[in-house]
Amino acid sequence: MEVTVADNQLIDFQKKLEIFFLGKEEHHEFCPVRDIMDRFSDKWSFLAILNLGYSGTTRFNVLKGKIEGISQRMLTVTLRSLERDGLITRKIYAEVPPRVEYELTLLGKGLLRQILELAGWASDSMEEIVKARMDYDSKLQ
Amino acid sequence: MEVTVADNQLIDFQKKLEIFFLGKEEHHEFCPVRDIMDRFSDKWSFLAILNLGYSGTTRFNVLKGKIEGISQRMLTVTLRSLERDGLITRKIYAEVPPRVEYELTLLGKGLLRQILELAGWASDSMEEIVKARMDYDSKLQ
DNA sequence: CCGTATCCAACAGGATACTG
DNA sequence: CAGTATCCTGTTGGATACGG
Repeated sequence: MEVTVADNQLIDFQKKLEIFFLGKEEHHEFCPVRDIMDRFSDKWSFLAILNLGYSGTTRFNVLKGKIEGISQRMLTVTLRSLERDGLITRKIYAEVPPRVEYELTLLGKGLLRQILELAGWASDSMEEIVKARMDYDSKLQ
Repeated sequence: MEVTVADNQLIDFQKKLEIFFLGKEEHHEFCPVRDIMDRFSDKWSFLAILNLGYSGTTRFNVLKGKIEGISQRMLTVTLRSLERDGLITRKIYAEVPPRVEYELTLLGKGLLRQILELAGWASDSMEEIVKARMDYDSKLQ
């Protein structure tokens, strides 16, 4: 028997799950987690945060260059939404041509931390997931 | 000066960020993280995983009852997609009426772990985010 | 340079009805 | 019970053009 670590982890899971699901009962009409998780249900937010974390203070067009495939419109929309949630700051310099710099707040860095964990897991699990997909698809002939 | 913990955390961040962004260069045409993160860009996947984590082996309609607001169609679609990625298993019992049970795989439990972290952060940060939103909205008069 | 405005296509996902 | 099939709507987000 050497499942102790895994067992401990499962117990830890169960505790957190219970905290989460029991807490849900109290403020049952408004689920904070669901609301916040919707932040991820868009295509670009987490990529913007990752890049801001990596590059630090960054200008609009630089960021646009780093996030492959994003349109100007969607970068604006995404950044506004992150700013509204207090995850990033937006500083405008009164120059010509104008310069605007974005930066993660402390709150944003907290989220960055979570995203990095998730990204790490994704990276580690990628191979297994791709294999599972191929297995699944092949069984449908 | 007592920023040591925060500093260490930032260094840790930077390391993980570098691993992530440098790794990206190598297999630059296919970003695993972006692919996996798309798993979250739907409305229901993470809720299904949370509930399966909480309830363990669960039948289709029980799960449907627990995930508030999900339609029969979307639960089917979501579960199929999770099954395809090897995150859950689907067991069919040849009974009348039929019984189908879903359960997290080991891989799925790994993802559950990440989701719980994220959900915990969301729960902890909710208040601050709501406040930031109100501030932002009020400043637009 | 950093946006906004407008238009439009694609797709996620809800409602409903039907089956093994 | 646990789906599938069909239809239909709202939203996301891309392309383009223009403005401060």
